[in-house]
Amino acid sequence: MFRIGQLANQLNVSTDTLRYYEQQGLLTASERSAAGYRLYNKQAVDRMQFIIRAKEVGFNLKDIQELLSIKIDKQLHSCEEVKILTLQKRDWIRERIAQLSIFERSLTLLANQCCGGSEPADTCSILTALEDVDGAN
Amino acid sequence: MFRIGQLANQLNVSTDTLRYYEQQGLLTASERSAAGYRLYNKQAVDRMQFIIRAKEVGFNLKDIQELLSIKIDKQLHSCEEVKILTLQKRDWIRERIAQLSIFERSLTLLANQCCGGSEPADTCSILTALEDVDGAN
DNA sequence: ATTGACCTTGGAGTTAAGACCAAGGTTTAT
DNA sequence: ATAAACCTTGGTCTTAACTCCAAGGTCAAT
Repeated sequence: MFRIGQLANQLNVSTDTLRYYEQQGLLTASERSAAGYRLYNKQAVDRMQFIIRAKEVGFNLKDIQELLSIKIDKQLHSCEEVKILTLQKRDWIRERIAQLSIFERSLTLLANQCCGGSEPADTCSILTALEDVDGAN
Repeated sequence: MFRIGQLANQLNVSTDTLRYYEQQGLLTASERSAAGYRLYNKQAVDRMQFIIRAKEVGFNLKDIQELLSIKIDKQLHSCEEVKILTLQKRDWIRERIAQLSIFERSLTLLANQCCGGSEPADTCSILTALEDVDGAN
């Protein structure tokens, strides 16, 4: 049995994070000591590790809630559900990447046009490009 | 001269956004009517358009503040400054893309391993992969 | 003169995922 | 027995970029 600080240390998260996850219904202490201290057993550690790994691959806490509820009652859920969740998340991430790539390209173009010299920015091509109403990309 | 609603309509933003930008020091109404209504002239419209375009290429409001302050006193600033800002932003975006790409790859791998069938998720490979302590990527 | 559309300010709420803080109780080691 | 380290709850604060609301003033048209 671990107290909250020990678990936090072990998993490299803060105690605040653990309490926050409890509040969000992600991870409840398996027990409380006489004094009211949270006590975590091995199962809780595993669960927290699951949460951490899911976060690492890009799931947010809401997604993880869903994954956990499936995980708890595996028989009642299908592989399909899990895969759909995973693919949805991946697609969302792909969209974000696409959007950011557009930004990246625009900024690269702007930077390439700019001399970057130490002269006054009077006619700086970046500034004028941003001014131009007709988007000449 | 436009009132706030007219400008908002014209540029497809909300009046709240315009007031917010004013509060953030990005765009002040060029004048106020007798009744205290904000009035915007052509210059203000241009400035707002600059802001919108800068947002579109990925700058945040803080970046835009900087760009605007350079833009206003072009003589006092160099092309270099503008270019540095642009490149910094681009690099930041590249980092974000790299991070998201890792997520994307992880999720794709997970999804590929999963049969996605309608059978119970008892041994769902995604779930077990997230459980495994040794990250076998 | 009254309706409706517009404007004002100030303030609160939103999302995500915690961080931080205060006042107090508990354990452990010396 | 007392200090240090730990724990509790409940609360506020953070960032970004707005959105929404309330109470009230203004303007144009009927």
